[in-house]
Amino acid sequence: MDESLFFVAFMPLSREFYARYTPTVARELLGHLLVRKLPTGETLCGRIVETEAYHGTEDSACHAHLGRTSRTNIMFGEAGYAYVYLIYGMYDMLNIVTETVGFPAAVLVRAVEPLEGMELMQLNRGNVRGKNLTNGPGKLCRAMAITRALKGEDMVNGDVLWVEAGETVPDDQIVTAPRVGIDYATPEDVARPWRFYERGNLWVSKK
DNA sequence: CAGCGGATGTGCT
DNA sequence: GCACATCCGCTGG
Repeated sequence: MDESLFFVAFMPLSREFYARYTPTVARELLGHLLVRKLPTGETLCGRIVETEAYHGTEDSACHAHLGRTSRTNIMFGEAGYAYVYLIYGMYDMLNIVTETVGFPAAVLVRAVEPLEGMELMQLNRGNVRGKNLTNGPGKLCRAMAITRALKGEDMVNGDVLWVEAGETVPDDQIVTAPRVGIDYATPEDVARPWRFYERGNLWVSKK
């Protein structure tokens, strides 16, 4: 008997879902299910509980702030593709491209609540247990085997990495806050309320 | 518990 | 050369 919790139909969020105003996409991603299918056939799944919006060249916290480069080119492209990059020499960060072609923006997935494949996630994390498994953007990528090799992956049509339609989190259960770790940005951009998380959820990275 | 510094590779944020 | 959308282990209270 399969004891996995993940039995919903294969129904990835659509291109149209991602091709909207980035803070709206970030907010509405809460509650949906990040799915990683491994070459071995194993499936890892986590419920998205924390996100951040990075929105256009006017946003000094956005990697595309200074324009198109080889790294940020993908943010200028079609919505629904994975933008994964390396930070601090050792951690991968998963973003999903948003908005329309020519407008660089993406949503950073900052935390998930593990639903399926927890044993493998623990192995990937060096047998870390409890909330530390996936309560941060670097942690969840390591747990779910998401690396820069997945940069450019189509999260709408592909079968390697996608977001499955789950249950929407009601507005009164969503906390809106400034983004974290962007001290290099201008004060007004640091202050923007573009971080979203589920109120009281154990797996959120920071209160 | 908090505060700090080191790890480590890439793009110029 | 240095900053970086982080994490972890160590220190002191």
